[in-house]
Amino acid sequence: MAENEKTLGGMLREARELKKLSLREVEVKSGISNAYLSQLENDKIKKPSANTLYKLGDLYNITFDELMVSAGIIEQSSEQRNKNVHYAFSSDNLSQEEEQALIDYLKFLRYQQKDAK
Amino acid sequence: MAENEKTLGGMLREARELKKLSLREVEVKSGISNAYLSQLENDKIKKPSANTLYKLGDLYNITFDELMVSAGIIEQSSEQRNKNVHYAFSSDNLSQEEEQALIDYLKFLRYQQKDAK
DNA sequence: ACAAGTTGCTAATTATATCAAGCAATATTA
DNA sequence: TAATATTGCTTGATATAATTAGCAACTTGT
Repeated sequence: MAENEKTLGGMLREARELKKLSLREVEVKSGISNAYLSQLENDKIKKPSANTLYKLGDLYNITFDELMVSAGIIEQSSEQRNKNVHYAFSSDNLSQEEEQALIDYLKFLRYQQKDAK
Repeated sequence: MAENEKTLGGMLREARELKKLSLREVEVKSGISNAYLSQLENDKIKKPSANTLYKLGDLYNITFDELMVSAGIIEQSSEQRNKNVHYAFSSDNLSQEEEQALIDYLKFLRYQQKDAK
C-alpha cells in the first residue's frame, strides 16, 4: 500500500523538466556530469552517494527524504510524511506571480470540488 | 564556520563503543562488513552511500542529518535548511489530484511565460 | 541547404565504495 | 602455559558510482 510508484529517475527527470533545465545546465549548477545525470534519470544507478542525492534535492527543492524513499533507501514513515513538503513548490522555485496564480487556482479547484460533492 | 570537530569516523566509533558492540556485532546487525566499518571509523571513506549512512544512523540512533554533517555532505541540518525555505504548499495540504493539477497549471504558466519573452 | 549549436544518450575509462580472506595483538579459558 | 576466541585492522579483489569523449537526432540561424 501507498506504493510509491515514482522511481528516483522519474522524480529527477520530472523535477528537472519542471524547472526547464537541460542536463548540461544541471551539470553546471550541481557539478554532476550530464552523462551521469542521464543515467540517474533512466534508473541505471542503484546506489547514488549521499552527496549526489543531496545536491540534486537541493537544486530541485525536493526533500532529501523523498529522494531516499524513491531510491529505495528508506520507507516513508508517517513521521516523515508530516514533515515532507512537496518538491514541486518552493519559494525559490516560484515567482511571486506564479505563487499567487497557483494559490488562486487551488482555491478554484477546491471551489469546484465542493460543488461536485 | 560552525566547525564540527567530530569526524564521521569519530562519531561512528563513539556511538558503537557507547553501545558496547564489536565491529563484527555491528556487521551482523547492519549487514555492513566489519572491514568496511573499520575503514569508516578511521575516516578512510570519503563518500559513503546514503544506504550505509542511513543504516548506521538507524542502528546507533544518530540522526541521519548529524551523520551527513560530519561526513561533510551538508553544513547545517536539513531540518534547519527546510525552515529557511518557505514552502507555499505542503503535502498535508494537497490531495494527489490537486497536486497534479497544480503541477500541470504551473507548466502551463511557464509555457505562456516563455512565449511572452 | 548548410553550418553551428543543443539535446539526450552510450561506451570506455577512472575512481572509489564495499567485501572476503587473512594477520597480529589481546583476551579468555583449560 | 598452551589452546582458542575475539578484537581491530590491512591487503587484494570486485562491484559500481562517476567522468570523459564522442555520436546521432534535432534546432536555430544565415
